[in-house]
Amino acid sequence: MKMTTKGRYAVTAMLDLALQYGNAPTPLADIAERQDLSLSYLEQLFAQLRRAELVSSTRGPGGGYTLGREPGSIAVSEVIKAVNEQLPKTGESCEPCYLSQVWDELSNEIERFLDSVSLADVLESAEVKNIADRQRRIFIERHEVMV
Amino acid sequence: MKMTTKGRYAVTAMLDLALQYGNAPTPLADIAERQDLSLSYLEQLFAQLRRAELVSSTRGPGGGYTLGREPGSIAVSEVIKAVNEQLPKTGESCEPCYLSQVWDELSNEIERFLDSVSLADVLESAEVKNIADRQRRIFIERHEVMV
DNA sequence: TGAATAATTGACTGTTTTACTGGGTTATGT
DNA sequence: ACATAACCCAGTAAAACAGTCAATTATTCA
Repeated sequence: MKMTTKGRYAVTAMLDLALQYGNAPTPLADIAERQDLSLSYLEQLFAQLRRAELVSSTRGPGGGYTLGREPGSIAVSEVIKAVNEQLPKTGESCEPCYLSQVWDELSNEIERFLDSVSLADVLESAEVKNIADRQRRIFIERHEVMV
Repeated sequence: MKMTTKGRYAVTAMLDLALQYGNAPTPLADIAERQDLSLSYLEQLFAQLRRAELVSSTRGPGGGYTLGREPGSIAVSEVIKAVNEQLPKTGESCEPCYLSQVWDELSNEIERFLDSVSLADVLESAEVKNIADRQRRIFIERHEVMV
């Protein structure tokens, strides 16, 4: 799980949409102003979010974007992964050495955490801490079993 | 907490050092070969790790780097923060809007998690996987003999 | 003392990603 | 018809990433 400012932009934009959930579509221009981002950059991000079907769009006056699903069923990890996704690459199958895999395990742990946090959860921020605590407890338990 | 490939390099290099803990200092050239990283890039990373006092160095033949503290008392988050640290910047006091703060809360939660995981923890928790990998390697080797 | 080792420093390069600008085109509601 | 807004490019400046190269300093060992 890569955590970058790009991901932060995407998540905050999606949180903004989540706050409008149930209302009329939100034009990107509104989000751009509220979250202080450039419109064209948002367009790029939302192209990726749309491809991942995390948002749906309607054109024309009164149009804009709405969440593809309810805020409670969209995981933060989905949003981050959607905007970090990149083209096929020059697929060089690097044979990762052992310690890289160890890192991956840790990274996966974070991903699992973000899998379990929805946009709705984040907005009820008290709940975020709750889930995190549970997750940490699980990690520690697993660890203790092995030792 | 920013999760980047740079951080991954730093953590894997530190895990490599952790495996050598108690032995003689490890020259960067060794780590470079084992973890398949460029020596000069490692030098840059270790300059930052040294500034953060996460490693200590001895020069000359037989010299190299050792962990600044025992593996059990170095948090993964410290390593990541050390290499992501950057110069004073053009201190533009951005007034963050509400949803950015909400993201920060989430990010802090991840940081807290990585605060609670030491290098020793990571190596231990990987032990099960290690055994599985060795098992698989033996299996593959047996096969290769037959092919 | 001299040679080899290895950290340390700094300047410099190429590539990729980030974040943004600006132009256009389509679709659609009034 | 017209304004709105998604869509779709192409380009671009700045940063980060990953690495090279060269020179210097400290240390050990022979």
